[in-house]
Amino acid sequence: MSATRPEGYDPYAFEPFAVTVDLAVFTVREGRLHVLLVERGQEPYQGAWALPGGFLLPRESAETAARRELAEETGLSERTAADLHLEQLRTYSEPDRDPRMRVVSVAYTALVPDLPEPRGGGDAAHARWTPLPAAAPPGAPGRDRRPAPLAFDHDRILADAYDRIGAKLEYTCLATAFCPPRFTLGELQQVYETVWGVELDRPNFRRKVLATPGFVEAVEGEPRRTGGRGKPAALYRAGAASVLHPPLLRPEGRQQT
Amino acid sequence: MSATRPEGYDPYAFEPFAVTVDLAVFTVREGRLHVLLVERGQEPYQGAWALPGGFLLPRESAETAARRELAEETGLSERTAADLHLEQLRTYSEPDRDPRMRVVSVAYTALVPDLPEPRGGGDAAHARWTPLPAAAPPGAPGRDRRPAPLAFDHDRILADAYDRIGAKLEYTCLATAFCPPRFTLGELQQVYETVWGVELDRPNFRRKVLATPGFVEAVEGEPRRTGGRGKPAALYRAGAASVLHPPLLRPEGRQQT
DNA sequence: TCAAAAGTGTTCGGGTTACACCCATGG
DNA sequence: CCATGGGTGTAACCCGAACACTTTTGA
Repeated sequence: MSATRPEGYDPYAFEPFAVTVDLAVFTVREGRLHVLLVERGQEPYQGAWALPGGFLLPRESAETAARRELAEETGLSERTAADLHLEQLRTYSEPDRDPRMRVVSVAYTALVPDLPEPRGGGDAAHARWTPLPAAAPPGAPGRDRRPAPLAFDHDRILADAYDRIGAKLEYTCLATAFCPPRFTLGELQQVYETVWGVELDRPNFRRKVLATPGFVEAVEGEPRRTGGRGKPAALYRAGAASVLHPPLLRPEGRQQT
Repeated sequence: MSATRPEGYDPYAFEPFAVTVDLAVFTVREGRLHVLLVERGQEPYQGAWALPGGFLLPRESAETAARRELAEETGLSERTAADLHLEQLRTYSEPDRDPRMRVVSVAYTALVPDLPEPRGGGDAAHARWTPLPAAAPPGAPGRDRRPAPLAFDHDRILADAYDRIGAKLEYTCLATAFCPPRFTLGELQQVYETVWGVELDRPNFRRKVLATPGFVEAVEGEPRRTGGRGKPAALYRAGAASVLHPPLLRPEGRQQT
């Protein structure tokens, strides 16, 4: 804040701003990337789908508000929501992004494992996991579009969030956030392939992941099958590392349609 | 915003939030990284240094406000400020970050070439370029600290901004934003070395930059000397590319003290 | 003639890529 | 016994790190 606007501290001297959080919650299920959407029950955009979110309470930080909303919309306990990976995306402040009043929204991105369908409790009644169109490389010209646009500027927020997570998979260990507590390397590879919309070479992927200290840790116990068939795969859990050195760059050309 | 809080649209139903922008404006001069700071003229934190910034006007987006404040504080014309590289850093919303009222601040990072000292005009009277302590690797335990803490949570914002620009130099072409319109490869290398606090191998740096299409473009004209001595160097200007493929990773160990 | 900075060349090793091949399981 | 997915091995290749060396200028 500036030292040059002393009158700024009368809370009612300016047109008030409302501050909200919006959440782009992603998961991978059935080989598709899904995002959590809620159906709006009122104008404007009544009946349209929107990202979940809500207002900051008077003594709440944006991150706290985001976790609270996430717990409400997904039906998770606040305990569980507190552990989920949440990351601030950016803030959207165009004056007319909400037709009724000035609303500044802090957007967050969350990556969650394949959760059960949002419970009916409260807000979650109108929440659905919605598959994203088959992945195209972020920023590609023919970027696919969902049939019905989302409310407000949420299409923009969703696109930004999608680009961000694709980039983050390259140089962080975030992909494990999409996986259950115990996962196979095949499942981890499917995360990358689903988000990026590419096919990766399994032997190379395997070596790359195992060669990065702290990315995954082997876990004793029963091997498991990723698909219906094939050899059971060893189980791993997420390691302590958060960055990927060197990065796992996504291939450029040749992504699947 | 949520579909579940219909009362949310009465502008006065909630304690109002003030929304501000804060700017971390960096430049490289005399081989040191500098940040633009302003001296606070009033309580709280009277006499302390702070990041420049100010309130959003009623119909202004955060980015517009940031450019306006940047022009005011640096004495640049709004035309020039419109062309500068500005990037949203993140939003700070802790309830008590301002002791007087609820202030949510959208922080921006700007990279500018070595500008003249801020003009005395208006707000810029109390603005100064302040050298950052000799660079240490971001996240290192013994991270250096400036003698006097900044006002509010601006130390935190500055640290976040510093980390961000260091990381951005790795995989974007942003370093040219620190350079004048015509620059030598030696000057560009000094930007990297100053921000990262490391020494780079000149031959390898040169090849890497020239091998990246669109990073820099050769410019006809008089060669120039970077330091006082030595062979005059060819001039370049920033190219059209914005991302660096493959990235220019900073070396890990061996940074200079 | 020396110091300083620009610029060129070359070697070496690690990491990625591409692909061949074997193993374990269910149908 | 075959399809499917897990897992190992290997050779080619690319790129970055390291360093030797030449060129051009000012002092």
